[in-house]
Amino acid sequence: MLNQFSMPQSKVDGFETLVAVDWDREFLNRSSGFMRILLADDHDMVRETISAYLRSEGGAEVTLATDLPGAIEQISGDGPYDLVLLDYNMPGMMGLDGLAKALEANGGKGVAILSGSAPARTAQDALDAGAIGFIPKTMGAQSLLNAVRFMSAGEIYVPVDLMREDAAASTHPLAEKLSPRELEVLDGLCRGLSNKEIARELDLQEVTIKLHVRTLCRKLDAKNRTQAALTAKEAGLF
Amino acid sequence: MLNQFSMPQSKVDGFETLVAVDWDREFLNRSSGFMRILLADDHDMVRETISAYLRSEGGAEVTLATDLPGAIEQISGDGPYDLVLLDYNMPGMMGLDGLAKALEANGGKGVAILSGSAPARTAQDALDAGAIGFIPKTMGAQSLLNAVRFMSAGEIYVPVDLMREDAAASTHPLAEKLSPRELEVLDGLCRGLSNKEIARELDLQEVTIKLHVRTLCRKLDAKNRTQAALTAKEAGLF
DNA sequence: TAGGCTCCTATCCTTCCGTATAGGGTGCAC
DNA sequence: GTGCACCCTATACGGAAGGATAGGAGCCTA
Repeated sequence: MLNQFSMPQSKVDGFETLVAVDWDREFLNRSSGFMRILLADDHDMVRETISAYLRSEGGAEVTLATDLPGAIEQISGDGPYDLVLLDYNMPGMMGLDGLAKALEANGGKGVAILSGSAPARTAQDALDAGAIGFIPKTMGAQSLLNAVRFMSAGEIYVPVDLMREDAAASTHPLAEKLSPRELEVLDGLCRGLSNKEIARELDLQEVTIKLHVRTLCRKLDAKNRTQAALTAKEAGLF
Repeated sequence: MLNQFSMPQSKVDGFETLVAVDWDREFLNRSSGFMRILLADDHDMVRETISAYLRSEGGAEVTLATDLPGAIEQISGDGPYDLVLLDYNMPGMMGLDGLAKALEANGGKGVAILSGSAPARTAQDALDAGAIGFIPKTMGAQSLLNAVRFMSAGEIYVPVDLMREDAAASTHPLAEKLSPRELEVLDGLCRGLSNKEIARELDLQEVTIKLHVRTLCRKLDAKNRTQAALTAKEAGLF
């Protein structure tokens, strides 16, 4: 939380990069050809095109894996990498459990999370779990390259957009309509909790939860709690 | 359904391509530099790296869009494209409604769906709605390039893996445990239907649905229908 | 032929969900 | 102040969900 690097300089594709004006040129070319990166993603298309980009544009040495076990195997075999990029939704990941395993294999450092649906909260959890960065796929390719070089140098990277608390609300048009309390209840719904369990968790009465669930269903245009949870999930709110 | 092209030749990255032995070389280089492609995806990283790949490796002329309205605007402005690639999960898509709009804008042809989580059923629906192809992101980059050239030539492309009915069951370890009937019920759950609605749809009694829901919850390790639906969704079953 | 498996149906019962109605409590804006 | 929005609580009721138990029909295999 305290040692997060964040020096917004330029707006690229909606994401401010961390590269400061004075040292970007030198920094961007410093370790060309020496970066050893492991990229793990189960989507072949994404994995291959991103690695091709990192290789051609960034001169990085990229090793590939299709799932977490494969990534762990690579790390164990080819020694620690400068940077390990793990897709958040990938066989074997099981949330952030996979991050812990990869961290252990790579000597406790240099593992970042790559995520398609960028829930602001997960970024925080990933960093707390020891990740060196969090990269949403909504970030531009050039910004990715900058971030990869940044993280390969041992610095912690997070898009500043995700650090602002209101980011979740501003990025998701759906969330703007919901009150803070409703978002808390919706979180419970997305974990499949019952009204009673949500009430306990938020220290409220069950009836109050029912009320919020009803307004949530109206706002999300859902017929019941299940549809509401699915809608929220698909929108990437959680 | 009848004019789907499928000539499996080589296994590449788990997906058999459609390129036949005799004519692949000629075919792959035929229209280099003339393919006008529109790629629409809300993930900047994915969009930029894929387009870079199609440009450098395929010599294609790639235009980009970040959402469906942007894609429609591009099509309306720059005339019909040889091929329009639409991400299935993208602002404005709303399932396959976006496909219809893009088809209309592009003169009713040359629009394909790009999907991260590849539900076999959606591929069929997309083709029925007039799509010229369905590309899962689990497909390799080279296979994508082949498919893009294939579709640019006006041919319908679908990975043969998705055409086999048992593909869904074989690809998902979760689905192996479930009976056909349970899968039907699970589909209803994932659409937020009530037991009664599922019963009507499958022409069964409501109690029977309850039974299946209970066994589903056990097999999916879920506490209730909502968790079961979320689990199935996350596993990419639907 | 018997046993095992899956699927379907049935009855009974308890709990939870969803909705409606009726309040009281903040805090903010005009 | 008077609204207005949001939040919390309360009571009550019909319906849905979830669980237990029992039984019948079909199919495959030993």
